[in-house]
Amino acid sequence: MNTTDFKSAIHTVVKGIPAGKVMTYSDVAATAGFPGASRAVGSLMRKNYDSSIPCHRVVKSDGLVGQYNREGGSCSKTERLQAEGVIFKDELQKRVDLSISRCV
DNA sequence: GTGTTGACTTCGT
DNA sequence: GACGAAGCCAACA
Repeated sequence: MNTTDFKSAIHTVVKGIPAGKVMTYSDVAATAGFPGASRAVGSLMRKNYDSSIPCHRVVKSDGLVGQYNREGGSCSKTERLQAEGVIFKDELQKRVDLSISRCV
């Protein structure tokens, strides 16, 4: 397998997520052509996240924002999503309403 | 080249 | 509904 192809695919999918929308790790992996590689997506983001890649728009399948290895951590990630218009269903604003804010 | 780890997912108990 | 184990793929030691 060509690792560059995997990274490029993931990058392309994540960059394709519009503001106010989110995608799950599973969705990103599947859309990139690697269904089940949800962990690989997270690992790739963690080590090789790019400024052009809105990794904060990638959340877990439950809607939880998950982790964020950038400034502010998951807190900043959540706030940024709200600023973009993402709807949060949880009172603590830790869970995204996938039925509304999920990228289609 | 092999083994372990990691921002996860999903099934089974 | 909650907990545990297995599996996906790539990067690092």
